Amino acid sequence: MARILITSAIPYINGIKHLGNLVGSQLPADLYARYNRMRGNEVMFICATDEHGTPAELAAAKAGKPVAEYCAEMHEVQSGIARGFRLSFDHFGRSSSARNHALTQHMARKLGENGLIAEVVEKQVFSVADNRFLPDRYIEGTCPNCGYEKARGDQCENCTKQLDPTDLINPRSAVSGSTELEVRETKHLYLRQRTLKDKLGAWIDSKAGWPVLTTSIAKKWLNDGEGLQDRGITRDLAWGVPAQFEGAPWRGMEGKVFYVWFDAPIEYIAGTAEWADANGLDDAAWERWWRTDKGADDVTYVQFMGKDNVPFHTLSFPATIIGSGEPWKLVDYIKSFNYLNYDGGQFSTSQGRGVFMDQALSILPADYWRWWLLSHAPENSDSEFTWENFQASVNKDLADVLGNFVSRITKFCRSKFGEVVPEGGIAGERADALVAELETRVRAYEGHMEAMDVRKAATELRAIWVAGNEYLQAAAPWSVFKEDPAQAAAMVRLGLNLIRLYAVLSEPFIPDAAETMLAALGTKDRTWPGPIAEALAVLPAGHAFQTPDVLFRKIADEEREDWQARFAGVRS
RNA sequence: GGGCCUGUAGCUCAAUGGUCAGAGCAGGGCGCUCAUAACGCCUUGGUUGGGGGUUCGAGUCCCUCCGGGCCUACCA
Repeated sequence: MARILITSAIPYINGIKHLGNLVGSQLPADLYARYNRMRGNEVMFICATDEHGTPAELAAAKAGKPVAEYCAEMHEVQSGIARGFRLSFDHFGRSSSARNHALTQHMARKLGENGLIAEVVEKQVFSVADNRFLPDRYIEGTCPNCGYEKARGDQCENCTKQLDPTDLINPRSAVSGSTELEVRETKHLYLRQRTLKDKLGAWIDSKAGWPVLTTSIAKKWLNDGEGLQDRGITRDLAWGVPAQFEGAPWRGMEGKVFYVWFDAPIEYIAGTAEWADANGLDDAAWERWWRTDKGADDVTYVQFMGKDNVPFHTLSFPATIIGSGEPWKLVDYIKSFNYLNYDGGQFSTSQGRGVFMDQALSILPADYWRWWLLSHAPENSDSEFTWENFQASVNKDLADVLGNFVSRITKFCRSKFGEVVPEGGIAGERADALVAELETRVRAYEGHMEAMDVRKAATELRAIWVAGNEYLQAAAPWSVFKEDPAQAAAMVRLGLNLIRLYAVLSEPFIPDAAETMLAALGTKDRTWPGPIAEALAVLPAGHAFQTPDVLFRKIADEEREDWQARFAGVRS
């Protein structure tokens, strides 16, 4: 039994995520976690909310709440939505947890002791009215290049020129609009990533099987221009992990916190510790996932994320791990995703464009979304959500191919034999051909799931569903029944067992439907199929079942048009 | 500006340099009647973005041009 550690990039606390965020990290991670559990592997699946940073402080202020309270509330909201999508985290933690505070400070101290932290005094823009230092993007002004009046301090959105905040004409705070800005000196801690460049490069080079998207981004950052740069890991904020603490090998950092991209990945580890705490377990329980000196040497660690997160996971976080000098588990495989676009443009959290997770669940159950998103996952390039495509895929794949298959078998059986697996007869040669086909397809499906080829796995799963309809059509038990009821019984018995097999195979994609199918069949047998002939003999003659309701309803044209109109604008 | 990804049927996507470039959906025809007006079978549809090159052989490798997208270190 393999041990698989899975983490999804942790969603930022500020607001509800859209479907593009979901399909880029949490959902495929869940697919992989569910698959491995079904295969009998020991899985630890960790996610969390990323709670620190300027946007959280500002959002809390806007909501008129203390930031801790705001984050606690938003964590509950995101947690509820995650449950709604059936994201099967073993723990959904918080980067603001006591565990993460302690571990982040521990890592920083180790890095300091190993000479990998530099103290740097730099100049930053301070807003007197806001009483805070402003990140570059929170400074607005007129672009010196093109004259655009709402250019940001990091880049002009209009002419795309890279800017420095001091380049802006008539700079003002994007938070308050105040023009009372000063350049002040402030001291920060830098992670000396340059020192680790060769080690990181060798480590990346050893990962030949990683997606091109992952390694190309990593190598660009490693080698472009002057190569990997040292990185500031602290900020002048109140909300976060304090950078000055007992045992810290530096002084004068009071009132400063670690930057989110230092503490957020550490939350993967801290989140596992939170899991142990929540389950009344000791430290050994989580350390066996993360410490190679305490049992984690046989763990396979896989991370899921959108492409924007790749630099932090290929370089910054590994720099922290390696630089600590302690035997923490490094990631074995990074599965990264491109972006999902929405109807001709980008999903946008800041502009409220697209479909957000809570809205999606208010329209249709999780399985509909899970199936579409996963079967269209942006693995090789950006992909696009359109309502027409969504409607067509859901109706055809889920309602017609799978749902109707379940329906036709169970209803035919009920009318001819009653709600019980019928006995007698031999299914015949067509059944043998079906078994042979499924043998090939199921093994291919396993291969795709293990390789995390999400689209290919979905395509194969659909073909497995289709095979059932093909068999049924060719075998035609409704005709056979007239002359040879016993053979028809054998065919139906096979069909009912196919439903169970489909439930098991489909569980990672559509867990609720899988549950409904198994419940209707009156079985709890979720055994992953070995030889297909055996898997299709699990439900014995005489086993009672109940004909289920419609498994997936179809999306009507009017509904689609209604949703299309409703989500055409921006979220209010 | 630099880097990376991408362009294949009306749509969404496949194809270790090697049969005639394949699937699903949509379209057309036929069959079936168990089923959610479903299912199955057959079928139409391509100058693989343009141009050049390497090769016995190029969707695949190289060059170039055109289009789309992302990243570019203080959004997270």
